[in-house]
Amino acid sequence: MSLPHAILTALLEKPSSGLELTRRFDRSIGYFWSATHQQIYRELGKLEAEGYIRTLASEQPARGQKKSYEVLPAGRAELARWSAASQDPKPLRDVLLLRLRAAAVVGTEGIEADLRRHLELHRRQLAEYEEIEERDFPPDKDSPQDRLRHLVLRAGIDLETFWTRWLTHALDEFAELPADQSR
Amino acid sequence: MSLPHAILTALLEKPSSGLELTRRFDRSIGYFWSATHQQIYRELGKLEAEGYIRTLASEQPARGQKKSYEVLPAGRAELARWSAASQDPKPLRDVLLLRLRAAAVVGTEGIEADLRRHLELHRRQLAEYEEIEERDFPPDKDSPQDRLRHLVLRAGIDLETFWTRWLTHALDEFAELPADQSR
DNA sequence: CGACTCATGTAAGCTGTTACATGATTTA
DNA sequence: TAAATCATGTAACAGCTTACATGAGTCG
Repeated sequence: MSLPHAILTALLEKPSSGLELTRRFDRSIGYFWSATHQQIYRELGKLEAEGYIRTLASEQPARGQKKSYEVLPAGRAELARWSAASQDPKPLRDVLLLRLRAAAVVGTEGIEADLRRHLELHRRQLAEYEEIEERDFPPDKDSPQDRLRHLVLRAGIDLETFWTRWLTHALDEFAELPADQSR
Repeated sequence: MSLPHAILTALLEKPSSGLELTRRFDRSIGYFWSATHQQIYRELGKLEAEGYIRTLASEQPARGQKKSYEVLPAGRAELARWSAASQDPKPLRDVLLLRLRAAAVVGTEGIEADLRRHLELHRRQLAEYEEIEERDFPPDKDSPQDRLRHLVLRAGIDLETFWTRWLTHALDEFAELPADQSR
């Protein structure tokens, strides 16, 4: 039940159309909550039906016509409620770790190359986050809102740092492993 | 498409019934791939239909009767194939980060208590992992299989360490924030 | 025999993914 | 005017979650 609230947040930051939201999800918010345009359109319809958002004044209700939404007071209230409400952290769910566990049983052949590929991907993501940090959060220029957003970005940076370190360590371990231990 | 492979891995480690699998998912494998008993039963049915597993000799096909499964060669082959096949990492998806982003817009009131609660939960999980490490992975007693499993556990430990550190940092930031910045 | 636990399962609903459809606007 | 792109959607399906159903064995 988080996608509607992700959309409300994005719309509060700036009223947008469905496609604009999709683009913004590909950039900032999507870094920790991704969504496709189909999800977004479906959710926009629901949010409007529930009275949390409405289309902006200049309404053209035709298909293929741009339609922008803004958040209504009820939507803002719902977002505030949700943001403050206690929620349990979701248990970890990671395919790569599962694959390593499987490799411990059926053999490690072939998995090392993908570890390298993941390492490269995480390095790239880390570099991207660090660019954003440099661009958007110069030292000593922080409003309270900036500090919160910086905090969120920090989580992203630290997570990517963790993955690059762990993958490097994993590849070191593989180098020491006996050549073929696929049973 | 990872749950069937998680089950194959668990069954290779030890043939089990549905409920035994559920218990083991609550413990070891579930630490990075959780599943409910409904998911597991459904998947066991599919895996059997596909010829990847079969019920053990002592078959009692009645409802309410225990039914244990073992992996067939085709199942092992499929697991090896899947484990080696390249897969992209999934983008990060974290509700707490999303809530902080929302809080940057609608105000931080109420969220701090939940940050504290999360910190406590992650500390507990970290302690649990460290106990397992001490118990199952004594220094210098490692088969190649143990090294892989240890590597996976290490990821869990490092991730929990990241969260405890980041949450501590976040709470520090909150302490410095102006009292009520709801808007 | 009543309550509880073990064990397997069904059903409904929601979220996310993939593929496709359709109208409007721009551009070569 | 044909093709490409912008923009909004529909449909079908797979996976996960939650609630409930049912039978078998165990214990007081």
